[in-house]
Amino acid sequence: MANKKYWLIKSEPDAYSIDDLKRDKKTCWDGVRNYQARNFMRDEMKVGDLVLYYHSNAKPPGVVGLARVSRTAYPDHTALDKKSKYYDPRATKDKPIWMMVDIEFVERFPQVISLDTLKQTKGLEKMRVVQRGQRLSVQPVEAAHFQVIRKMAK
DNA sequence: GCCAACGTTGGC
DNA sequence: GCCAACGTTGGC
Repeated sequence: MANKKYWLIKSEPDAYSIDDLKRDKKTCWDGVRNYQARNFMRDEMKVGDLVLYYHSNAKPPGVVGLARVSRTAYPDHTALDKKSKYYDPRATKDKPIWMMVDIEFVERFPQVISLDTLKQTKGLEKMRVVQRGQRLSVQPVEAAHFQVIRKMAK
C-alpha cells in the first residue's frame, strides 16, 4: 500500500491497556478531545496504517505493542452521551466535533520498550514522544523511527 | 502527589 | 486578538 503512515497512540493502561485490546481484538478509539489529535485521525489515518501502542502513566511508560487502523474516522458518539465522561455539550448529531477511528490488535511486544530506552536509542532523538512536554495522544511517527522500534521489539 | 508544559477559555 | 487563569497530561 502506498503512502502508509505510522502512528503512536497513548493510553493509560488502567483505562485501556494493550491486553484489553488483545482481549477485545479491536476497539473504537473514543474519548480523544484534542483538536490536533482529532485532525490526525480525521484527515490522515487510513485503514492498514500501523500504530505503536504506548502506555502512559505506567511503570515504566513506553511502547508495548502494535495495532492497526481498521476503520477511518467517524463521529465519536461518546461526545453526545450525557452519561459518558467524554460528553461534550457542544457536540450535536449534525456537528459531532469529535471523531474516532477503529483499531485492531496486531501484537504485544515481549517486553516494554520504555520511554527511557527510546530516549537513549540512536536515531530516535527527534521522535515526538521523546520530546519534552509532548502530550499529544495521537501523533504521527516517521517511517524510519517506526522501523527502528519494530526491530527493537524483536 | 508534585509540578512543568501545554491547550483552552473567557474577559477585555 | 491578546493574554491571564484555569484544567489536563503525564513523567517523575
